[in-house]
Amino acid sequence: MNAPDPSLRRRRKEARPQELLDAALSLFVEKGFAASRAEEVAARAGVSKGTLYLYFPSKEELLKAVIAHCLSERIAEGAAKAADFTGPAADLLRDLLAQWWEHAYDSPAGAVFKLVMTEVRNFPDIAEFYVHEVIGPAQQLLASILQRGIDNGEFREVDLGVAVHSLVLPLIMVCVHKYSIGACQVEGAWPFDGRAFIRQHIELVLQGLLRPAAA
Amino acid sequence: MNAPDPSLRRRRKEARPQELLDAALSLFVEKGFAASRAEEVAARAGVSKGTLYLYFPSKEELLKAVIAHCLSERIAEGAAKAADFTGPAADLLRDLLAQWWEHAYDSPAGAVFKLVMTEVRNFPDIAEFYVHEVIGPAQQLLASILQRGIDNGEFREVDLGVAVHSLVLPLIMVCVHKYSIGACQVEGAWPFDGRAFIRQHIELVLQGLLRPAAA
Amino acid sequence: MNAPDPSLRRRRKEARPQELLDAALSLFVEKGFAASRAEEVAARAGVSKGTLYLYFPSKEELLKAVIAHCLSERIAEGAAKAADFTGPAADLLRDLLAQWWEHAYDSPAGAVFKLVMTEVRNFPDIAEFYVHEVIGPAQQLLASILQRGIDNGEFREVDLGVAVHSLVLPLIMVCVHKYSIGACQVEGAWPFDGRAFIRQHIELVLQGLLRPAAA
Amino acid sequence: MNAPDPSLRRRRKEARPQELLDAALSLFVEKGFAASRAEEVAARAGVSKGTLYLYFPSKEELLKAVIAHCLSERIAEGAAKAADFTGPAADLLRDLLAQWWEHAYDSPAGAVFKLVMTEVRNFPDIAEFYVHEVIGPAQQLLASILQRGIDNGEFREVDLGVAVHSLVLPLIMVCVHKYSIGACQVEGAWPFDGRAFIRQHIELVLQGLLRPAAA
DNA sequence: AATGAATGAGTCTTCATTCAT
DNA sequence: GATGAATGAAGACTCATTCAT
Repeated sequence: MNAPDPSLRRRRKEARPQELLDAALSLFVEKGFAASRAEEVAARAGVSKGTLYLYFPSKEELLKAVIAHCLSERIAEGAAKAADFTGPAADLLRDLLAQWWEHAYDSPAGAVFKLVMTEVRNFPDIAEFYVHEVIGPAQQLLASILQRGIDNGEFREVDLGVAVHSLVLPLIMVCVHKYSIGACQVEGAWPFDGRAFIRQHIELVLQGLLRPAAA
Repeated sequence: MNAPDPSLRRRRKEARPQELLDAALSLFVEKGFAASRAEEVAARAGVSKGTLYLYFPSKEELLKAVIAHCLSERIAEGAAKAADFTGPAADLLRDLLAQWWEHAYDSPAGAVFKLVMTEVRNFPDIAEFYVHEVIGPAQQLLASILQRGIDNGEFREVDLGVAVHSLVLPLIMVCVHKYSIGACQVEGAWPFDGRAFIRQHIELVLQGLLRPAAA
Repeated sequence: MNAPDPSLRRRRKEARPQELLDAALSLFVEKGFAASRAEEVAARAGVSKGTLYLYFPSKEELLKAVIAHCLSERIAEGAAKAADFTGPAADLLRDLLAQWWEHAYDSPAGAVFKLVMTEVRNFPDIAEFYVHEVIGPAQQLLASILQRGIDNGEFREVDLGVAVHSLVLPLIMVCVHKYSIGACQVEGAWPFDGRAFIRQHIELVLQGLLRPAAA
Repeated sequence: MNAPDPSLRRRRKEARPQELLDAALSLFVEKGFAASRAEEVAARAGVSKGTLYLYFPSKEELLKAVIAHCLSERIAEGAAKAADFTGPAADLLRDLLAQWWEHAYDSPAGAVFKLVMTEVRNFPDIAEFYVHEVIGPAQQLLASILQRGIDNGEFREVDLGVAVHSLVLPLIMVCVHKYSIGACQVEGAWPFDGRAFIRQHIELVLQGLLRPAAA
């Protein structure tokens, strides 16, 4: 109603896509994709229904964008950090995983895991993207660190596939948990400290990986 | 269309609720609750849309019944087994968890975890039921076994809450995983052996729990 | 479950159609035809859904039967009484109307008026039947009595059509009223004595019909 | 499809609720509430199914709005007219009733009476509203006029409750009749002039009310 | 660019009617 | 004859998407 400030308008316009992605992520994670209304996503981003469709051609494309956007970014960061590291494999593994997952746990990125978990079966595109762009690179990265540790005698000769899953699945689970039962305020539920769990879990698996002699 | 079988009608009638629950579980887990059509549940159970409503008053009640039915049954079984056991806490923990979760992983019961994970936020009733009837009893059971092990010197003095979560969250995750990304046939994905993971994970955590002196 | 008494069974069987008609009338008048469920009619008559269809081919035919049955009977009775009467037209009119309508008001027959009023527009058959079998004969009867009174100097030379409607519409209204707003228990509503109204109304109209000289 | 008219959109939007109410009234009166399809109401108002739900949250709320809207308006008008009048009670009664009911008979408002008659039993809200907002005020108004006439010697000392019903029930009946049997085109039915009946009925009752001495 | 009124395909749910027992 | 399980057509209501403003 008031005279719009042209620079503010421009600034908001450029921020729109990200605001919509954020709104969509939080809503989709809360209610599930199918149960979320496009209008509510728009409302949460502070725009009208019609505006949403100026930026994304359909609700489904919005979902894909949410996932692709959030995960691609974070995976690239992780890989970069790992590339720079020199030192014991155990330290790299501990630092990399702890930093990456504690950050993920606290940021919206963690929510994406629940979203993927929930929606992959309905959208083959998402499965494809997730496996090739997220799981694949992450597994390659972790496997190569493990291999390095095995080669230099730090780690026992474990099955890489199993070890990678043992490391990562529980970490994903904490994120998923945070946005499902963890988000329900039910009286009598045990308190749960996700960040502590992340550190402990990594330590636990490292214990299992390290050669007994090394202790 | 086929030759009618006397008493078939009666027998089918009694089996209907379970057939519908099975059909609903598999469909809900596949597509999510909101994206599943009532008619498709009915079709999967081999009956018509109307018949579904003869046995469940609404799609939502069907969802609740699916969860309540499946989990209540399995929790009771687990608790019964634990009550009969005498011997080292470590053995009880290993046997109980391995048996229960390997069975859960192979049976439809495991799918319920994905369903709960996905739908709790939309249905407060489910959160309530799940926390009080499933999580609560299970945590009590595991905590009591851990306490027994700590008291008799088998285990280190760990935080019960953290230890229980460290044990269980990854096991839940394997079940959830089986029905989400694990169910997507994507080329190039690493193979994953859920049952092996379950055994390994339990062993891993036990290692972390046992007193070094005991080794 | 107990051994059925064959004679009781026969007796009930013969009474079935009437029991169903009674049940249907009361339910249709209460809820309207469209909002009444066939199963509830059956339940009110103490039989199962299937049995209803042994006696009436469809819900619509049941409606027609309810109306035809109830009104045909009562109209015939009224006409018979009138035929036997000799004496002043005013006395005939007063006695005939008072008796017929007080009885109608107290018996289920009165309810049929509400039913007809409510449903004629949806069922041309009913309109046809009602006009020819009920309205027509009733109007003929009343008109002939009025004419007799005019001819012998008792009544003023009124328009027969208007007079007949002035007599009858309010009487129908009392019956309709009894089963609509009159049946709602609302606090603060004025009490209303239908039978007193019937007598008063007849008297009122007779006053208007009688020649002033006759007073 | 036609050439778009600027501001037509806005104008239509503001007119929508009334257009829908009109369409609903006519359809509900024709077929009954339960037998009327929401889509048909919309079609009659020249909009699509979805648009109906933009303005009214449910079919039932639409029904209530139809009744409340139409009757509230007309009752207020009647009360206002009465308040301004000075002169003999008989004249006020005659003028007020004749004007109000002739207008009601000719306008859609008359149809509301049939609707109320038909649907009150299914919707307690409607009974409540109708008794307190329509019947109550109308009865108060008429009773006060009658009382004035009794006090100043114009009228006989009649029972106010009975007299009010004698006046009004037949007038309601004409309206109801117009939209039930009166609306059926059946050959051989007597013609009926509702407006003539209204005037005559009022005259008839006034005759009964006036003190003989006053004649 | 942004809005939000309008649309109509899609779903849940009801209920008249059938028919095997 | 009587029953009630099963059916599926029909109708209320939702919501992704469009488009005139």
